[in-house]
This record gives sequence, structure tokens and C-alpha cells, in this order.
Amino acid sequence: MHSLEPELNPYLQGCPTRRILDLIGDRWTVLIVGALADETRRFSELLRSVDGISQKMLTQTLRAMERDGLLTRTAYLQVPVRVDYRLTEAGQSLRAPLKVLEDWSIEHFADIRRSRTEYDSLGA
Amino acid sequence: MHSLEPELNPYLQGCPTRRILDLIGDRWTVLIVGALADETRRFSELLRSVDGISQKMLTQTLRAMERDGLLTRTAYLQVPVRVDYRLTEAGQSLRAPLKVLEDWSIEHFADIRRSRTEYDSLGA
DNA sequence: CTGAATCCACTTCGATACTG
DNA sequence: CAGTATCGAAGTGGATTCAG
Repeated sequence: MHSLEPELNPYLQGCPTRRILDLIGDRWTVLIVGALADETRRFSELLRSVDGISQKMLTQTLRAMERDGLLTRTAYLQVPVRVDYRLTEAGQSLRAPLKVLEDWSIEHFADIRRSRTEYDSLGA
Repeated sequence: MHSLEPELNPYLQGCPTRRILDLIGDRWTVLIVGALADETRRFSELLRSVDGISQKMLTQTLRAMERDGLLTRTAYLQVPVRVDYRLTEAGQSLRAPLKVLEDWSIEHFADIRRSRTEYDSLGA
């Protein structure tokens, strides 16, 4: 076990760990990790896989993930251009935690929907 | 194992499961779950515990969590007013998944920071 | 003490048009 | 095909003020 800096506390403003939470909290990042789970995919494939994402957001999110070392980008200089994206080991390691959250979502989805309905009907 | 509606697919636009991801992705929700982990807390205690949150956001987030059935709100009619918040079972059940993510963050924090630094220095 | 309500600066994101 | 650039609409969130 390696020691951690005691300053790493997400409850403190400005702590860098909050940036990590932002990363995980991003909807598109989560979906792209899933879309790239096992296989390398092209830009256009991702655009189709992740329904509703705009070209702009896909590019933007892929850049951020590349910057964070979650995936690699490989461009082939040919015509037409071809660019492949694949998860790094770090990116792969994110799948398990996300899976746990996904399972939780599925398990509690009905409960939450019911709770919201009740809450809203009472407040109406 | 109970069967699930096949329509529940976060990769499709408009799927309600995306709302669940939003819930989890919210920074303040995550921190509040942590702050309420074991104990009931008052509004003002939460305001102090979660550094950097504004009164507005605390109220807003608490309302959303109450609506989602993650916590209960108990108001005591006295002067001055006292309001307690505590996690429901559903709220408690969220702790484990979030802990997994927290562990991941801690484990990969240094890697991500390094990756960002390299990426930025190359792009400069 | 625990909010609700308002104002406003800032960010986000989709749509569109253009490029190598 | 895989972007980049730009614009405007919409949402977010902080600060402040008022209220039960």
C-alpha cells in the first residue's frame, strides 16, 4: 500500500480529485467507455453508436479522454482519412467501476421513477 | 433475477436511464451522500461539510435527492427552525458504488495528472 | 435557521458551414 | 472521413436579498 497525500480530499474546494469526479460524471465519457469496451472503433462508428451525441461533443470528449490517458488515437494517412480509437489499460480499468454503477442504476431505476412520480403528484 | 424492459438502453437518446447517470454524475450529490454516510445532519452542517457549495445548490440538490428517494427531510417546527436530512435505504445503497469509483479515482489520480501534463506540454 | 426568489455572468452544447 | 470554427439558445450556478 502506497501512502497518499493527506491533501487529497474531495470535500475541499479546489482539490484536484474533484476533476476526477467530473471525468466520471460526464455522460458521454461513460457511454464512450462502454462503446469502446473491447474493440477499436472509428470516429464515425462512435458517432453512430452513441445516439444523440453531436460531432462536436464526440470530438471534444475524445480529446479529453485522450488527454487523461483513457484512450489512444491512431490516424491513418490515407484517403479518405481513417482514425481509430481504443481504450488504454487505464480506460479499461474504468469499466469495472462503471459497471457497478450501471448495475445500481438498473436495480434502482424503478424505485427512483416511482419516487419521482409520487413526489411530483404530491407537490402538484 | 427479474426481467428488464429491453427498452432500457442508455445508448439510446431519451432513455430514462440517462437521467440516472445524471444523478450519479452530479458532483454535489456524490459529496452529500458521503457527508450523510452514517449520520443525520442539519442543513447548516451540510453547508459547512461540503466546502464550496452555495446555499442555493445545497437546497436544490437536497430537493432533487429527496425527490429521487435518496434521502428524507424532517422539519422541526420550532424557533429557530431545524431540519434534518438522512439517507434512505436507497441512498445508503448508493454508497458502495460510489466507493468503488472513489477508489478508482485515488488509484488513478497520479496517472491521470501525469497524462494531462504530458499531453499539454506536447501540445504547447 | 432554513430556506425562496431574483439577477446575472459564465459555461455548455447543438446546429451549421467549411477544410484537408 | 474526420475534423475545425463560429454563433446563438439554453442551462448552470454564485451572490444577494427577502421571508417564515
